[in-house]
Amino acid sequence: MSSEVAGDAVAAGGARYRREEVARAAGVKVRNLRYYQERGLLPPPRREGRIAWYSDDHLARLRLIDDLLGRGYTVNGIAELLTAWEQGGGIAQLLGLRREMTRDWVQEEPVTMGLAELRELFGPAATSQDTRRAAALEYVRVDGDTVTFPSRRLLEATLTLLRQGVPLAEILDAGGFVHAQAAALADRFVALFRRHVIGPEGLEQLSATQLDHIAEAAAALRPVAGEVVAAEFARAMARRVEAEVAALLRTEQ
DNA sequence: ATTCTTACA
DNA sequence: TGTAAGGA
Repeated sequence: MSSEVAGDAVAAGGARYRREEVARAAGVKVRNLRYYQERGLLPPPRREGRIAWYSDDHLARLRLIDDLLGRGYTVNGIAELLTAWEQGGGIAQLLGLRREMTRDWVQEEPVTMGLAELRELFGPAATSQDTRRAAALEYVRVDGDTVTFPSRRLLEATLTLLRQGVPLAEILDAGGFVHAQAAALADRFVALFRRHVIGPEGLEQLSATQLDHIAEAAAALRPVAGEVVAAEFARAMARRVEAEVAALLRTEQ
């Protein structure tokens, strides 16, 4: 309906949005645009007669505000952070860093199906208690009568184990264990990054060039955590399986 | 008529 | 944060 004149507006990266458009794109309510603006969180839009035009900068900023709010920051707290970053001149770099650091960690397509399809896949193996546990682990979401698995890989792994005769309850036990261990590993890597790449001062004190440097480091280190875990896990499995096979062969004799 | 602001609950 | 009323 309200598509822009294709061309310069979008191609130049200078997309303009009306109030409703930014609000929808950022997932905030139109009412709050004005509120954030009054509290100094959001720069005023460019005015053209009666209509207010918002830019990509406004959009990125709104997403950041919404995210920070969701993490429990107060409006005043966010205003302080924002002004501190602005005075350091690093607001653009900060938004870029945020994008770099949160990009591509999860690259999976969710799988959606109906309840009937779910029962067909899992058969009588799935009790409602299993479903609750799976939901608690965020392996599955149930809204109404549609079921969504955020990770196709985990769904397929579960089905493979099931077909090989592993009881669903025990798959979920193992899943919960892996889930927790993965969270601990992620905590560990993030803490390392926080301590040695970002440093003790936090992002607020950093200059624009320092933020650029951190974004580079984030890009360079992104694959490292996964590689380390994969390598160590492969080595552990090799040793463990070898020991298991040796034990089996001994008892056969 | 539409878009945005003001003001109040 | 919702919304009724009014300015442009």
